[in-house]
Amino acid sequence: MKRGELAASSGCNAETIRYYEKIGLLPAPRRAANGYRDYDERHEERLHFIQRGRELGFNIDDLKSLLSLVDRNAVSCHEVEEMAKQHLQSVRSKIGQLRRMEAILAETISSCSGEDVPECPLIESLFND
Amino acid sequence: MKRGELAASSGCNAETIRYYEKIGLLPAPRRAANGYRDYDERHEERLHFIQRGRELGFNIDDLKSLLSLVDRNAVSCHEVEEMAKQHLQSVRSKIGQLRRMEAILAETISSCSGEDVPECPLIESLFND
DNA sequence: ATAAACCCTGTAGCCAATACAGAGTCAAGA
DNA sequence: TCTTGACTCTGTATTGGCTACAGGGTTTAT
Repeated sequence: MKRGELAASSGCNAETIRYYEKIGLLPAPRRAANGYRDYDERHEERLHFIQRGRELGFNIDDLKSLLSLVDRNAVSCHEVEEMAKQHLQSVRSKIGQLRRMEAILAETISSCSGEDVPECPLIESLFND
Repeated sequence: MKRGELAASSGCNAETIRYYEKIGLLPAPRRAANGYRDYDERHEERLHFIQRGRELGFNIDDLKSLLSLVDRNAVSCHEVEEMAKQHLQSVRSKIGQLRRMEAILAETISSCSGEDVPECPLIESLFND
């Protein structure tokens, strides 16, 4: 399986696949006679793991840790749970931040006259406080 | 007012102030005889505006637009409202994404045994689907 | 007088990709 | 057979929003 084929089947950008290899997240595949990368299903699975993890907001280092547990065949549910809990906490704190932003924006917008006047409550609110 | 003083009074990192000047967000202040930057209250206000805007998640280009409206003394409430609405929409979509992440993480964690077993539902769920 | 704490400039690094330049390779059609 | 286009290879640059550092000059406090 060539890089472009893996990209197409996974939906991952072809350059990103090369990047994951460079940073040691996806193992380097064997090369065909012409020098082209030749991937197998194990790469496909692993890339899928990475993509799912990224979608859930795990960063590259998190995923390296998780994958090294998998590779060492030493997945301890407890260890993984701990990482996931910490990550969940940071996701929740981001949600909290965004909700505060949302409230302020929504409130400020609702106080807009919607007309072409130069007194704008949003601008004011950014200058004041 | 020297750069370090502005940094202290605003809570902004001193290097960041220099960066905002470099990218044209904060106007270059006049220089004292020794070459040191010399800020006044207008810089202080403007930096405050920038900080509030960044806290609300506006990006640098948004803030440049908003500040250019202010500078041209041509703030039209309507224009600003439009930008804010678009931004609010993107904030809400980020919240939606994070809430989906939160739900999946929470659910997966709750299915953890919490023990030192090698079957980890989180790892499984990243591999499968 | 001297040491610490500031200020100046330019530059490099961070994350997680993405894009591009310049070269090689391969498959299909004229 | 020749050529065209689509792929692949490598290395490097760019993005956004900073932050940090090196190597110098200046000011302030002791």
